[in-house]
Amino acid sequence: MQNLIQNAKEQAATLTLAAYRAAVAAGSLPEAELPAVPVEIPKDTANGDYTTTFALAAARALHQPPRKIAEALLAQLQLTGSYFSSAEIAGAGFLNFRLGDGWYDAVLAAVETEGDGYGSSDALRGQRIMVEFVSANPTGPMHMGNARGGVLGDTLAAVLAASGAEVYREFYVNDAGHQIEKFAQSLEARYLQLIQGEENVPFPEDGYQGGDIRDLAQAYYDAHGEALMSVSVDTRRDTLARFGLDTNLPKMKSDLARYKIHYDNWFYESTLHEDGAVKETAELLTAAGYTYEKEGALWLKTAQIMGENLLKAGKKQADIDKLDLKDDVLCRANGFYTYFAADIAYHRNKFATRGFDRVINVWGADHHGHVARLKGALDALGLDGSGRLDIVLMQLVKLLRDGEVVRMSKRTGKAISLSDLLDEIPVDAARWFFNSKPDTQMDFDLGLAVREDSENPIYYVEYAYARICSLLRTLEGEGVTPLPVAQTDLSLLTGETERALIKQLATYCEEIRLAARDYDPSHINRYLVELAGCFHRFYTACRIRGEAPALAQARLLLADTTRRVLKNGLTIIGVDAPTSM
RNA sequence: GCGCCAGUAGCUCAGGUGGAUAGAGCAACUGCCUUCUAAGCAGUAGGCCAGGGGUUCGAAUCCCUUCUGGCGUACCA
Repeated sequence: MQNLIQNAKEQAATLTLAAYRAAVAAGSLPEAELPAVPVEIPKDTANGDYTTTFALAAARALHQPPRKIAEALLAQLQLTGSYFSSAEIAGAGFLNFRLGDGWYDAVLAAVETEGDGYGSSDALRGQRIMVEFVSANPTGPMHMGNARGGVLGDTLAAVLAASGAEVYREFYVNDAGHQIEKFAQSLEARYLQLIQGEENVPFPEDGYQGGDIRDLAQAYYDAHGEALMSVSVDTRRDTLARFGLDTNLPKMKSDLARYKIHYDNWFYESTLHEDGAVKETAELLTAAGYTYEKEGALWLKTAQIMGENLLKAGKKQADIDKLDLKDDVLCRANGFYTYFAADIAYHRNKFATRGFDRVINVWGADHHGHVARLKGALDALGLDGSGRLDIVLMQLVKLLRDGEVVRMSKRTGKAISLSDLLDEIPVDAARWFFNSKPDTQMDFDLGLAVREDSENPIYYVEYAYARICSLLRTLEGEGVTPLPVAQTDLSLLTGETERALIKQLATYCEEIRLAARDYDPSHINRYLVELAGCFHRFYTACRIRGEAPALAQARLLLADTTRRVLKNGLTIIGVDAPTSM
């Protein structure tokens, strides 16, 4: 709950502002409209633990050189009772603060008090958020690209939950529409080929060519023989499609479970057609005046809606005209609703029917053209898609093996599936590597991920954890265990590596906050590497065994606290913390 | 053509919303284990932040423009 980084920043700002008021009262600075007080953490601790550029930013308004303003502020600065022990002026007019002992003690106390919950906050309390991710087509095995979206969605959900939101993970099953039709026809063709011979049954031109379709047809044939030869075409296709989905979906669930991903719900697109939600949604859009009929089809006035949104966002009409926005079909002349129509209905269900406050979808970058349309359609329904629907677009993954681009699995000759991937590399390596900034294209090197050496950053982090566990075991064997903060003399932890480590422990809360804010859980990975680094440096510089008891206890507590935070961080990204390596 | 995302060390990437001398890890080189795990630590070297203009006290970061790569621009999902 306590974010000591934020607390210190806010305090530095408050103190600076108070100093300014005091300076005005004393007549050393003029009264003026002022900018907010920016507080940052300098890269180099030689420049203090916290710094404000207030004097630089206010120079113009106050008509005085920054250094002179800083001097007037410093003269009025009251640090008594604050986290800070001293302040000084440096450079062009930076006002630098240095933390006192109390702050460091508070960090260790916060971790002790909050335990597993350390890093969590209530920033999003009361918000119901759905994260929909992967939602891979159920007509075939999940491919590699789903690996990135899986980690991203699952970890983002964890980060939002740690921020206090009520999070719901959902998988949208596209079990209706054109794709399924194609799936059914492909299965039917393979099934008939089994019975009548491959050369006697034509395969649909745009059918699914994959070997998994043959496998499914074979499996059905093995179980039920020629049962489908005596039924209608529709029944045959429906039966085969149902059989295919019933086979594929459990496999998808188990592959995802192996990847440590579990959903709260698998939502079937077909239910939206069956219960009339799609039709109803189209009717609502029509009633609101956002549709028209042309060439027998029902169209959504996407161009108009999106244009209005862009205008509202401050874009110029001339620029909008250049975009050449197009309308979209909701219902084809043949009476079938498009995927887009179903998707609008699905999102209406998320907001209006199930009452989520916010919905986040993790999509591949190839879907980005769909984002503004869907948001606009929801806006047209009065559901504020622009404000409440967030799409995380992730760039695609280029798979490499030792520097060479890999497109196909060597073993199966097909596109690399998620389970192929997990056969080749450990789950934790996959979860670690795929948790990277969503909007950069990513190279994933299979060779690197399996390497169990220092080239693999995951080991750097895990090693820090294992080292601490080993240390705790060794000392416990000698009768030394960490004592509560209240019984430990933390004032002994004044070394450079010790203080750097404590500061890094405090940063964890900040990283969760930023990960939730940016929808980028890879903040946690980078944080953990740094935390591990701080620990390794501390471990090298500071011994515990053989030191005076009070010092040993203080350092042991610091190590144990680090262990706890490493564990919390690894848990959030779904990576195991090994107690020995 | 238009739109979206990217371009930072040899490689993989940070750079918290405009701040002080641009940072890690790996790879290369040099040191450090009879003492809590050397999967570690310390150090050296490596950069026209894709190029060019602007905005201001101050730009890798904001604006314009060019170049390069990826993706999109369906009555597919």
